[in-house]
Amino acid sequence: MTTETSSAKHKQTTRDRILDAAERMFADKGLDGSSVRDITTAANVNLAAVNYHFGSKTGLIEAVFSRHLGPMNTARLALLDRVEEQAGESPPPIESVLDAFIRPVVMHHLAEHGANDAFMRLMSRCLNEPPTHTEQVKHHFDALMDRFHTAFSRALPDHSPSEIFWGVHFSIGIMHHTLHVLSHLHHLPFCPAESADAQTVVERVVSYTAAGMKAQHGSTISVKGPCGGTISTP
Amino acid sequence: MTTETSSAKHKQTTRDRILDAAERMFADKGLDGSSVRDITTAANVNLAAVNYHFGSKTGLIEAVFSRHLGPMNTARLALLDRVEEQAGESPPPIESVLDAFIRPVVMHHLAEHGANDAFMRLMSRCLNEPPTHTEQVKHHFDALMDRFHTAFSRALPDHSPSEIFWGVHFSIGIMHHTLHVLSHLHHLPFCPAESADAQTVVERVVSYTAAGMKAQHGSTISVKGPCGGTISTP
DNA sequence: ACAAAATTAAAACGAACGTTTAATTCAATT
DNA sequence: AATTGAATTAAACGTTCGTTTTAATTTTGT
Repeated sequence: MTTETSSAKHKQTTRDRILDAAERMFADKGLDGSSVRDITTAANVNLAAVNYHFGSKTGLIEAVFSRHLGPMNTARLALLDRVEEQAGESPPPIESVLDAFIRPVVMHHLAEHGANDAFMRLMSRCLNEPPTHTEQVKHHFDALMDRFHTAFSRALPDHSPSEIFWGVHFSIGIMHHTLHVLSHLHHLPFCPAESADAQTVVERVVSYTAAGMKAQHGSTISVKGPCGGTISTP
Repeated sequence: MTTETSSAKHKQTTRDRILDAAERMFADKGLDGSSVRDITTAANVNLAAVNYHFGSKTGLIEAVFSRHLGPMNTARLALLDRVEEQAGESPPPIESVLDAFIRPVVMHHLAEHGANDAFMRLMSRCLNEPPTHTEQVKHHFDALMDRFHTAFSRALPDHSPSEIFWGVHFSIGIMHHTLHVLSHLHHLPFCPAESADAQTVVERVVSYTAAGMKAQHGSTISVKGPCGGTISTP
């Protein structure tokens, strides 16, 4: 097996050079926008090397995603484990669940001296790519979402399924968009200089999402039944 | 001028049939993933018609976006006008500003008997597409964001620029992801049956984002990270 | 009605795409 | 040193791409 992470040895194998170049190019130009020729040229590698090492362009895409997604999601589950262990019998506070859900993702963004930036830009694009290339990647999230969904439900026991469902998705939307913003920070209008610190950003996201999820229940929305009528607009 | 909305007359012009087909196909397979041949075939139109009516594929993309973006953003600004008028001298409540920011977008999603669904899926993809095709579209948002940014700042006068910046972006992230969720509702896990009503969804988003933005300021971010925590209230 | 302009149609262009093939080089083991 | 399997190379394959060209057709103005 020649599975060696690119930072372990000084000499990068052809496989790793392809992965690094593809990751960067996918993030910049999209999956369909990056040709195998561009990738192999940027990696200083022969054109046929992609099909030799990964079988096809689709196989390369799979490999690019899996290289980061596995470690990142196990980190999130491990953090959730610790949080639930600390809470004992009672459900952990929603802030801690959200922190376990979000922090490893944002942190991975700035890890490795910013070398993961390309993959994170790719990640925030993952949801919106044509399903052709990304369906094989979705299985990485199945077990993760199972665990976290029950954790969210336990942390907010009075919330309805619909409130949990939307609250979780709102948090996912914030998280993804935050990665996008972090990658384009210096090109965005109204951006204060001090907005990039990772710790602060994570805490902003957690406090924002926690407040949002709590407000989902018991606020001015007075529709009780599942198929309740519409509400008059303010 | 042959600029006629597709629903006005029974006979659709070639131009409109191309726009409709392109919109659907762009949403399904992405910008680069949709070939001019596929689009013209789906529209029952000759291949060369795209270059004749729109100059190039890029011109077609521009036209697809502009057809919806103009009306949608003027609706948002009009709603903000009304809200600020009602508030008189004092700044309007944050809930109303967020409502003006979000409601027209979510509503546009389900308008026209769901015919706008394709464009909305395309919209939620717009941010993540390669800049090649979308940079010409961004100008639609410049004036809009200017107006709303000051509205947000006025509604939350004690918030720092950074808190406003992130709060606004969190709300944008929620809005975009909500469109995505609404388009894939029936394929998502943990989705209760009653989660699709537009009015309820808008109110969920508004109450969630309002609570989140309020919590951005003054709430004790008590985590003392290892990164030396100059946190909150500059 | 008829000429002029606008639109549609069919065919072809060159370029770029993912992939395959066959020959060659490299690294390790006997 | 010889051998063998893996890794790399260069060239070509067939396909599809966006665009252009030329001709036929429809629509429009007078």
